[in-house]
Amino acid sequence: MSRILIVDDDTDLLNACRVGLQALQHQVRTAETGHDGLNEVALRPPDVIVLDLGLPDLDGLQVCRRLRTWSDIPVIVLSADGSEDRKVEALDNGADDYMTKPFGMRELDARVRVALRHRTAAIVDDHVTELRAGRLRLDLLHYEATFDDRAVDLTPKEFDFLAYLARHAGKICTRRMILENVWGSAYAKELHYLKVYAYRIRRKLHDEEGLFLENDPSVGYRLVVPDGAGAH
Amino acid sequence: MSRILIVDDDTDLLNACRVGLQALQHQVRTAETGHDGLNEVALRPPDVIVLDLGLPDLDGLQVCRRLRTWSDIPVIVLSADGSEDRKVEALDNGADDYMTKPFGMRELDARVRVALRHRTAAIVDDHVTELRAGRLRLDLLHYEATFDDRAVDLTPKEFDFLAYLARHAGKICTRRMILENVWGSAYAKELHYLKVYAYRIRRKLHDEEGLFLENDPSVGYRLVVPDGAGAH
DNA sequence: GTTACGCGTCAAGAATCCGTCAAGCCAAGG
DNA sequence: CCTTGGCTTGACGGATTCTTGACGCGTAAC
Repeated sequence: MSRILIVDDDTDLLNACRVGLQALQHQVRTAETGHDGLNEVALRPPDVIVLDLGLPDLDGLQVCRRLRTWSDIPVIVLSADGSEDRKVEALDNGADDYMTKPFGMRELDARVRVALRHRTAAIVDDHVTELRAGRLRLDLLHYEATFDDRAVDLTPKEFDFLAYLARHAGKICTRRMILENVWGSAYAKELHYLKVYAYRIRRKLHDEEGLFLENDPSVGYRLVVPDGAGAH
Repeated sequence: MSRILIVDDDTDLLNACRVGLQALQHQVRTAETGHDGLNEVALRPPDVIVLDLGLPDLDGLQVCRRLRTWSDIPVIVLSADGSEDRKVEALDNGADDYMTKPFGMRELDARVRVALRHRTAAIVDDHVTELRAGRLRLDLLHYEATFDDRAVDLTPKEFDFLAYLARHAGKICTRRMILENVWGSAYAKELHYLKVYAYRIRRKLHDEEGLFLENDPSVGYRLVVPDGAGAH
């Protein structure tokens, strides 16, 4: 038996999935919005997440990407859209599988089992929902940042940028690594973004001389932390 | 880039997949029967296997099951049969994914990437991040260099030049090898660069007489190390 | 002895990269 | 419909890095 979280706003489909999966001896929890889903994952980490792309509040892809910043729990995406673009997009944003509606309960169950199989091979649940790097603290779940215990108001992209650096605090993050992880693999050439966002982040952190967010010419950026005080 | 094995007896589809995946920078090998496929996996283990269910000799499911007795390499199954039973069967027999023909090359690539992600997630950064060659130490991750435990400030090209030599410490690197690897294959004739950069590097290392970075006239350069003390 | 060649040395112009700032654009929300 | 916030672009100066050309020196060939 395994714990499954279904995130879907379509009540009928959600109930059908719940009943179906429960009948197959799974322990099911549900959420109807992206935010609720993320909270639920943080609160009671399931073994597998079944995620509908069409949510009312957040785009399903965003849920996926955000989740991937702090969790490796397998995600099976559901969508009525069977187009190749949509599939590629979802899979590249961290989804582990993609099922086009309508689908059969036994197929869903089979794919859940595949996901579970992968999980056992994976490492322990990290579930780091908070990153610390020197004077910086990032709450990945609520997208809140503090610097020297002072709240800092960051836009989503600024936050993702910082979070990526913080996750590798002290280490150089190449320009491509940052762009592909924060903006997506299609943005690997948009070097200009890095300058602009590094600048804005530095200003918001009052890091006037680039002492904290350091640039390595032609290579990338890195967060400077006092000693080995890295993440986790 | 990753190594992919395609097992399929449909020559047209096989070629299409090969061309498509090669175009996406994968290294592709092929097999046309189940037995050949299994042999190929044993001989040259790929990173991902793409397996058509309709093979002439063995049932695709049997290939899967046999493979799973001794290997965990991800398998993506292809089939013209879109029925739920068939999918469940394949997934429960060890397949990691199931694609119904016809499908797009970009979706296949995306699912290959997912499979690779699962694999690489297990193997955490055990990459070589540090090179040592006698008195020189290069941190490839941080792009930092020390010589006799003294930090040396190198430009990107200088660093790449030195890193290439360090990777083959003690051995002669021909002028063309260096130019093609550090500057790119279009620069194979720019012999002048070598002089300029060797000069600058020597100055920064205080190796004025070229005792460490040694020149071999008309051939190339090499790093001089005490004995066979090579990399790592 | 002279010539040719390859290398080391040096400096200056060209190209690149970064930081900075502002304006345009687009979508969400009132 | 208008406002607002955030993302995307473009422009420019200054600093760094790369490229290119010039010259001298030693060695090996003639």
